[in-house]
Amino acid sequence: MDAQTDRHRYHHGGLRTALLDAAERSLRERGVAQLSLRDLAREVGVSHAAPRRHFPERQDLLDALAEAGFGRLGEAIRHAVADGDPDLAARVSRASSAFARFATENPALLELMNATKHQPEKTELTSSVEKAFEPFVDLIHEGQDRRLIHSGPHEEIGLVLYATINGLATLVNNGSVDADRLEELIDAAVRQFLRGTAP
Amino acid sequence: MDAQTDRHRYHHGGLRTALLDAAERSLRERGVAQLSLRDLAREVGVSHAAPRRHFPERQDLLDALAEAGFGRLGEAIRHAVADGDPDLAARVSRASSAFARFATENPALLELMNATKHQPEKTELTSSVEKAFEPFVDLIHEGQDRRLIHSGPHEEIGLVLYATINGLATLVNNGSVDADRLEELIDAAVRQFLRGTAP
DNA sequence: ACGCAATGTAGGCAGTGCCTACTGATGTTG
DNA sequence: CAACATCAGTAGGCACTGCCTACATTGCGT
Repeated sequence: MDAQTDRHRYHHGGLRTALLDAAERSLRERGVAQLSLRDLAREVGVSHAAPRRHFPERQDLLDALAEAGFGRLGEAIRHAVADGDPDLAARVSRASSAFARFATENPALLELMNATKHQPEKTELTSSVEKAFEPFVDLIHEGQDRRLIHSGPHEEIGLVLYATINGLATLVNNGSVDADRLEELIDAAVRQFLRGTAP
Repeated sequence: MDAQTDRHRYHHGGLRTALLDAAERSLRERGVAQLSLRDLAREVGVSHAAPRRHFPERQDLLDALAEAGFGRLGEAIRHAVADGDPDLAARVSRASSAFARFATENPALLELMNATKHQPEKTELTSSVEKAFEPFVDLIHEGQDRRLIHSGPHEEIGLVLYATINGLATLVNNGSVDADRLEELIDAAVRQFLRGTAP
């Protein structure tokens, strides 16, 4: 089964990930409304019905994209927290900036990640948003341990910070606020946050 | 031109607003993805091409819905600020709660209002989001005058609060956070905010 | 070696957005 | 007040989409 360089083996081999890659590009370049399964199929070189094997409905693809987005966002934030000045305030600031950067670099993806989900019906395992705001919660928790942040439900405090950055990024992404003001807004938000949560 | 009760006058009379009304209902009940111009036309009783006279593109209808949404949201917040205990903190709290209520009662609309706009090309007048966060900014300004909030760019401070509530509502709307936790989250956010912005 | 599940193909259907050409009403003006 | 320009509706067509069903090919486990 040596891979022919010809792109026409009957079985694509990695169709699912190929679709997700193509979808992510399409999403970034043309927005979610323009994202079409048939389009992706053409781009990847399979028939228009092939994607159905991996994503029975269009929304399933979008869900997978959002899921992956949360993973990448969480990782980006974790990295930002890990590298550099270990001062807590500095790390909170870097985490927030990393979030903001991700958001402005992937506006359509963020929109998808924030989109109202259909009924999760039943299980839906766990909202993968956790992956993204976990680093924030962890940061709060550590801050509390070191008496830099007042005691209280750390998950709640982390959520508020996450929501603030998310909201500011949204305002920039939809054009309500000039992009070059984002940094200063994030900065102000972080300072206010730290002041508001000081012991 | 006495109005026949028969629904078949050639000219509808108020097609634009009838479409907007129907669209708002459809949006609330079935989400933006299911909103179809032809569907609305049927519902209102005109031909499938009639809406085009008022909304050349589907997105134009969505824009109008968002615009109207900002108007209503702003009004709701202003009313919440005006009625009740005139204490500043209480008013900030009521404004935030009103925002949250609007958001959870109109999830699809809020999503639309937060959606990434296409190129505003050139003019686009002014982002009508202002109507919604103006009350927050005003509140901050007044707080500064009365030395209850530290000095600084009041628009920036107002934006941060607006973004925080918006972000929290988004987390609830997309199922990341249980709806019954919203109130306490808003409460915590407002308290932190006031603490963080105290003089 | 064989059978079966997984994965891809081909074609069809209803529905959509956008387009053009046409028609009926409105109201402005000479 | 009649002619007419403009506005607001209708009818039909096109390309495209998502979803469906029936069929073909492949690879894998026994």
